[in-house]
Amino acid sequence: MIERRDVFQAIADPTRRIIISKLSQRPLNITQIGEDLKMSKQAIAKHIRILRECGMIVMNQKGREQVCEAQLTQLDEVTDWVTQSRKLWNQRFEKLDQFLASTKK
Amino acid sequence: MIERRDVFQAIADPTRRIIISKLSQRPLNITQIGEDLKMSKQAIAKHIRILRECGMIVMNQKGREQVCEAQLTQLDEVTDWVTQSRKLWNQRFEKLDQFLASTKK
DNA sequence: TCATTATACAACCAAATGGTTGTCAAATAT
DNA sequence: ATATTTGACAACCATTTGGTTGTATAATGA
Repeated sequence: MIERRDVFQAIADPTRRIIISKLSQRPLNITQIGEDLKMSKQAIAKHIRILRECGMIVMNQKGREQVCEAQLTQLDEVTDWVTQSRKLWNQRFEKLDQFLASTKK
Repeated sequence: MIERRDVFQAIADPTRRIIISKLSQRPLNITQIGEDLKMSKQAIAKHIRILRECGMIVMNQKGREQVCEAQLTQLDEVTDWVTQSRKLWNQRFEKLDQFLASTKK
């Protein structure tokens, strides 16, 4: 197995999706992120590291705090892939409809 | 760890994304799906099983063949989450712009 | 009829994942 | 000055993941 560090893998974990949702509203430090997550701060820090490695968050040192800020432009990669797949899939049905319509004539 | 079987996890694996892309164009059996994938047919079958368990593909027995067909409505869940997160994230900057504009006056 | 094809099922494996605890250092608050 | 908070780093762990091979069976083609 190869350690994958891409956007698709980043958003695969539900905890990471919660973290991204929180940070999409305002920057937070690691303690704040972990506040209502039933998990050790170390576990949170690990998720943060993964998200940082994927370029989905950036860090700003502020005294002893690490302030995390979302960087969500990368999510376009996901939207693009999903949109493209759904488009092709829908086209299959459109073509089928056209065929049915033409044979009815 | 809990075995997750959701759309986000389904599309996290690059091989599964290739499979979904192929099937978004036309239904294929397991052998056809594996054709240009450098992997055993058994490995492909495992990915198929995961995608089926997530409800992203449906199977039709046709003699000895298992014809796989994409079922991509579920991908809306991904689009919805991404859109919502990006929306909130963009609003942060809009608010900042407004603030800067108001202080300039 | 007999070889081939399509796939299911099971066992196995190394690596990745998602968590834990413990220790340590630096910044901050009392 | 000292206690507390923040978070880094490392070791450890069980489970999951993504692959492998080997065997068996049913459908199909020659």
